[in-house]
Amino acid sequence: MKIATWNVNSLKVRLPHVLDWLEAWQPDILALQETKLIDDNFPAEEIRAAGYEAVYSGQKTFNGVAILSKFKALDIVTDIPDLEDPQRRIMAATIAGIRVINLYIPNGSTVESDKYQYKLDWLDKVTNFIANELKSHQKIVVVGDYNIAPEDIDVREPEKWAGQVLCTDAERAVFKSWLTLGFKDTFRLFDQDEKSYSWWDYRMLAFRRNRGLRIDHILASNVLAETCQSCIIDKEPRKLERPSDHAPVIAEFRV
DNA sequence: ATGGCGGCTCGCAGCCGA
Repeated sequence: MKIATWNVNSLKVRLPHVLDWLEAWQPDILALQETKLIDDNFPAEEIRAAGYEAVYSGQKTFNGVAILSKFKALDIVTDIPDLEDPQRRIMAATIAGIRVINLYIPNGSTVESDKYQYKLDWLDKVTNFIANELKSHQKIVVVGDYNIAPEDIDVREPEKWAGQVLCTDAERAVFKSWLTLGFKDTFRLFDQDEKSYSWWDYRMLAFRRNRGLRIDHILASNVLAETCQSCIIDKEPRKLERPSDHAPVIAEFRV
């Protein structure tokens, strides 16, 4: 079972990259973030023609999440208790016996901003949701654009990012608390290149200089993590013309 | 070096992202 996540930064623009990537990698499940499409405009037919079912929760201009899969998605959730939020950032579904929780965690702008407080409040509600999902599901993945770099090792210039959004103690504490709930960061189950990142700024030739952050993650519940065979970041799509600023992350499981 | 890039919008400049 191959499970992937990719912030595509506009599915309209990136659809050719996504279709090519599906063809090449044949993941069983691909979670997308920042589709930036209302549901009426979702390219369901093109994706179906590629051999994938799609479920999606979008809005105009911003945010938007979707799950593409070779198997039917059941028990779909796009809104969670105690979080009334017009921003479409959450999609949970059960696919081939695995509970997939796809998240586009808010960026947070700056520590002083209302958006940062929104991020922390949002994370608090989602933490409760995940804790509850653990009661009813054994095999869970929590995937997506976390907008959290868990450790300094996940940041090319940690001294520059110290205390900034994506790297604050409060955000990192949430990430750690999810591990404590009963998850593994599948990327860190394996030997990796020292400077492994999943996002690079479009500016300043950041990708060429490998100035990035690892903020896209695949967490697997402890039971499922036992079956994890690999987790990698595919940098190839970031080299294409008009790329997303994020790279896909792929984990493979013996299930 | 506080810019830079890219996507979006009842666009022509300003927002949001990370």
